[in-house]
Amino acid sequence: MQFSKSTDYALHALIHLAHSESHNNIGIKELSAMLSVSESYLSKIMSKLRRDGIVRAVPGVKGGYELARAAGEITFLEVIQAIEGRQQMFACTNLNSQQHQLLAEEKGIERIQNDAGHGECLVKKVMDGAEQHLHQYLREHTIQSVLDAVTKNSNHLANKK
Amino acid sequence: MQFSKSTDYALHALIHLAHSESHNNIGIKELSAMLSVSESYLSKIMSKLRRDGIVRAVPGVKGGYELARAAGEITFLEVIQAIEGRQQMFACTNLNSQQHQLLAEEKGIERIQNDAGHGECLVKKVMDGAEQHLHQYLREHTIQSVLDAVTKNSNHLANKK
DNA sequence: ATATTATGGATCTTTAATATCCATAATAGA
DNA sequence: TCTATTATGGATATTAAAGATCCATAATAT
Repeated sequence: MQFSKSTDYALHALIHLAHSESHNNIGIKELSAMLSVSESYLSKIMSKLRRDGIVRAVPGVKGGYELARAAGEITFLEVIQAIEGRQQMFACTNLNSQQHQLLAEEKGIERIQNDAGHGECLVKKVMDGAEQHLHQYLREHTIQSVLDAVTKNSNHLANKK
Repeated sequence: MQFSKSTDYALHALIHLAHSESHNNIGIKELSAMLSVSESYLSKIMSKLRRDGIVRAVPGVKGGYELARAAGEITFLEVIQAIEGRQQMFACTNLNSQQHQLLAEEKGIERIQNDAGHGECLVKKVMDGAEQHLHQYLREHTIQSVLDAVTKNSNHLANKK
């Protein structure tokens, strides 16, 4: 239950791109040096971000990467999903919920069935709820909000002096 | 970024124990049959739950498992942490936050440092916040709340008829 | 044309999850 | 006390996913 290193690299790479918005494209060399990760590995990560429309990539001399949208429009959720995929966090192995079926039958009542004709798993329901909460939080934070926090923190420190 | 099957088994096993509270101890045979998982594998999972004080185990004839506390006092968070461990979901590889250091220095200000003398990573700060939200949700859901939901759902269906 | 840069395929390594087996210890009941 | 039963922990094997590298190809600026 951990986010992969790739997600970490992706987020940091995007922050670098966002911060260098004024300049031209940023090549994989500069990015990989900044993050201390190999070019080949990071380029796989950047490809995923590109496929999901988070960055644009230009090959050739003077090529490189840039954000496909404003940093304020790129949420943590999008980035994480681009890298980690979109499978649900919780897959109930007890798919047709035999257990709940039994519990309910003991009470002499049939169980609710979903469209596929399977009984829903109530454990999964809780876990799906947790996932939705997590997603909501991650939708509310963008690459831009990290940049803003850097400035805020720095000013805060400066004021104290 | 997925919960393991073990967590799924653990949650379902606990629901079974909670539901059979009146009876005696439940052996690994009954549990593994109910969940369609091998005895040897499930016993490893039960051992983890025992080490964390979620179930009690008694060896020998008529032995088995029972909840160590009321089902309403066993949260999803505890169960998940017993199985998956307590590492943080997000480990920033950019530990001393060179990137943020650079961003801040450009603004001519020193960065905030934590107790270890490292600059904090603001990406990690967002991710840690996400984790706290998730934990809060998981703390609010217990084994008992799933049992209650079964009854509620069933009644709901019965009323419709 | 040439040098540069991203892409996708193939492949290897490492790590974590899944899974099984066995010897040992604890317990109930005869 | 002896026996059958049940949980535990160690060792180990298997599988799947993450992490990482290499190379041939395509696109681009000069």
